[in-house]
Amino acid sequence: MARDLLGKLLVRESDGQRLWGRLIEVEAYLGPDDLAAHSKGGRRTARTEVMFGAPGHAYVYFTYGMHWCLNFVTREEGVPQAVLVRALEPGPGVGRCGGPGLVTRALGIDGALNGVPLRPPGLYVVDDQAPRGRVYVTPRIGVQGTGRWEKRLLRYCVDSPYLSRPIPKRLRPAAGRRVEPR
DNA sequence: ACCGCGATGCCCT
DNA sequence: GGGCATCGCGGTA
Repeated sequence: MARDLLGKLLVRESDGQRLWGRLIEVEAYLGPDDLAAHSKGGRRTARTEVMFGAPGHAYVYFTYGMHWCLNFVTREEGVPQAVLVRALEPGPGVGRCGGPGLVTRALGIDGALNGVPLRPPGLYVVDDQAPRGRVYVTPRIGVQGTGRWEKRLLRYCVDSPYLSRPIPKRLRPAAGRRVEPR
């Protein structure tokens, strides 16, 4: 799911204005097994509740006292997995989107959108069939620890100047980690 | 390239 | 009370 989202457009409509950006960097969180996921161990709390619900909904959480982060709930009811939106190539008039907190700020996304269905109007994804190019996979950003889950390659991105962090140099050449053309 | 720090508030033990 | 799926800035190499 994370891989397939790359290259698609994330659209936010509010107050008669339409803001959008192209998805270029996302991460998969595979709870309940994933020790880095909020839903690790099947933790079902007020915060994680949305992830246990139907797919195609927004999971929006607040972190570090000032940032909202947007996720897409990806799995059937009862399976708390999601894809975190980490960076967009901004559309016209859209501010910097190089990081999950910047994405939500630029598109006007906050906790009021937690649990909303990802469909027009409001917040949705469209596929404009644009070529996507090479996909790189790396460990997830900001995930602490050295265990199996912390090291897993669950961050998916395309090479772009708008990433939250550049692709590691050793991955840049064509000889880099295997990637999948569309 | 890395490392530290402050801002700032919720989440969970 | 400690940690956090962050960001921007400044410091040391």
